[in-house]
Amino acid sequence: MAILRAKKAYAKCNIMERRRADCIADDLEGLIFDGTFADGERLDEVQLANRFSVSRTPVREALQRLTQSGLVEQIPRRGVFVRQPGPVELLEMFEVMAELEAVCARLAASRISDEGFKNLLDANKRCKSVVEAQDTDTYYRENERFHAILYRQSGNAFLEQECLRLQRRLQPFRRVQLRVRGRMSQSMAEHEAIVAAIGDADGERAAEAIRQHVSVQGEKFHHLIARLKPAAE
Amino acid sequence: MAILRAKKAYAKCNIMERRRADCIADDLEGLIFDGTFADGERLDEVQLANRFSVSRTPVREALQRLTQSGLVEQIPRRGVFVRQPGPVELLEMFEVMAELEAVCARLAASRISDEGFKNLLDANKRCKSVVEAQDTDTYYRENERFHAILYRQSGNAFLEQECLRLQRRLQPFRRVQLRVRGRMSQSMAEHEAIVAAIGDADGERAAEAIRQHVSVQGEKFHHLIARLKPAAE
DNA sequence: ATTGCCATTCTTGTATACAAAAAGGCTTGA
DNA sequence: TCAAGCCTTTTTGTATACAAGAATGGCAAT
Repeated sequence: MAILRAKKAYAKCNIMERRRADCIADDLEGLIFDGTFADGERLDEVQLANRFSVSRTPVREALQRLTQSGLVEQIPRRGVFVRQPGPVELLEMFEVMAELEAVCARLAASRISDEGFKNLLDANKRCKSVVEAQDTDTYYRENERFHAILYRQSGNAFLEQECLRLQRRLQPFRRVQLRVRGRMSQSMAEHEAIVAAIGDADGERAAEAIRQHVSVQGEKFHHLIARLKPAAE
Repeated sequence: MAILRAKKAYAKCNIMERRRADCIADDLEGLIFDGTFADGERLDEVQLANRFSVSRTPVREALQRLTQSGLVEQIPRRGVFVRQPGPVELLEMFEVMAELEAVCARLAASRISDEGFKNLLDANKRCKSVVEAQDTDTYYRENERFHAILYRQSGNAFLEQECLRLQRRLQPFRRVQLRVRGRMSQSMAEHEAIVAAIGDADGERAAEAIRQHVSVQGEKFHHLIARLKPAAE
C-alpha cells in the first residue's frame, strides 16, 4: 500500500527537504523580528513575491504560517498586517512562559532521571563558563539549552513542545534582556537555585525559583518596555 | 491612506466574512473528530477538492491550518496524514490543560473582580441546574462557559487564548468523559470547591482544586483509554 | 525467486490566470 | 466646502496549468 511505503520513507528521512514556502516563512519571521517590517504594516503579497522571486502562492502559504504563530494578523479580503505585541501582551506572554516553566520545574523535580540531572548540571556548568567570558550571545544559546533540558525533563513531551514554541516566540525580546549589565551573573545565580531545588526534589521551590527567573519584574520590566517603540495607536 | 481605512473597517466589522478555506478547515476538523478520516490516513487534496467542490487551493490552505493546530501532520512532498493523539499524548495534553487551568485559578483568586466572581457563581449555578436535569450536552456547554470565565478572570488575555485553544483541541475527548455515570455530580462538587477557594482568595487551594478537576486520574483514566481504538502501528 | 533499476503514473509544489471584493479617487449635488 | 455615490484601480481569493518529485509496477539480472 502506498501509505505504508510513505511512512517508511518518512521514518528514514529525518532531514526532509523544505519547500520554498517554509524558507520564506522563516525569512519573513526574521524580517519582522529585526524591524524591517514595522508594526501595523501591511505585507503586500505581490511585493513579497517579487522580493523572494517566487509567485504569490508560496508567499501566501508563508503568511498563513506566520498568522498561526501570531506574528501577523490576517484580515479576510483585506490583507495581512504585522502585529508586534504591545507592552501588555508581552508581559502576559512572559507571565505564561514563567508559569509553564514553573510547571516543567515542578514536574521535573520528581520525574528527572539521574542522567537528565547530569545533563542539567552540565548545561549549567557551560553557562557558568560563558558568563565569565562575558559573551552574551553564547550565553543566550547555552541558557536556552539549559531551559530546553528542563522542558524535556518535565516528562511531558506535549508540554515540552508548548514551551519551545513560546520560547521561540519570545526569543527576540528575551535576547535584549541579557544585555542589561549584571543580568548574566544574576541569571546564573537563579540557575543555581533552580538546580539545587530540583536536586532536592523540591518541586514547589524549583517552580518558584524558575518563576522568579523568567518573570518580568522590577528592573527587567523597565528595560523591556524601554525597548518597545512608543507605538502610536 | 489605505491602511487606515482598512483598520477602521476592521474595527467596525467584527463579523468578518469567512473564506472558503476557513469553512473547509472547520469541516475537515469535524470529519477528523468524528472518525470519518482514520488515524494515519492520507488526506488526498484532489479528493477533498472534489468533495467540497472547490479547487485544490483552498483545500491546501485548510490543510495547512489543521497542520498548525496539530490535527494532521504534513510531510513535504508526500502529503498530509491524520494524526490522532495516542493515549500517552492525550494524557500529556490533559496534564498541560490541568496545569494551565491551575495557573488561571491561582491568578484569578487574587485578580478576580466582584463582577467576575458574580459571573462565575452564576455560571456555576447554571451548571447545577443542568445536572439535575441530567442533560450531558447542555452540561458540557455550561461547564465550558464556567471554565472560560475562569480563563478570563486570570487577567491574562494571552493565557486565556492558550487555554481556549487547548480546550478546543481536547473537546472531543472531554465530552466522552461526562458520559460516565455520576461524573456530572462529581464535577459539580469540584466546581464548588474551586469557587469556594477563589472566594477565599486562596490561590493555591483553587489551583489544586481545578488540577484535580481536570486531570485524568483513577477511573477517568480507564474510561479515557477505553475509548481509544487499539491503534495498529 | 529476489533484488535492483527504470519508466510510468500520481501527487504535491509552484506559477499564472481569472473572479470577486475592497480601496481610492472622482464627480455631482447640496 | 463637504458628503455621498459611482467608477477605476488595486488587492485578495480561487481556479487552472505546469513542473518536479515520489510511488508503483514491470523488467532484467543474479
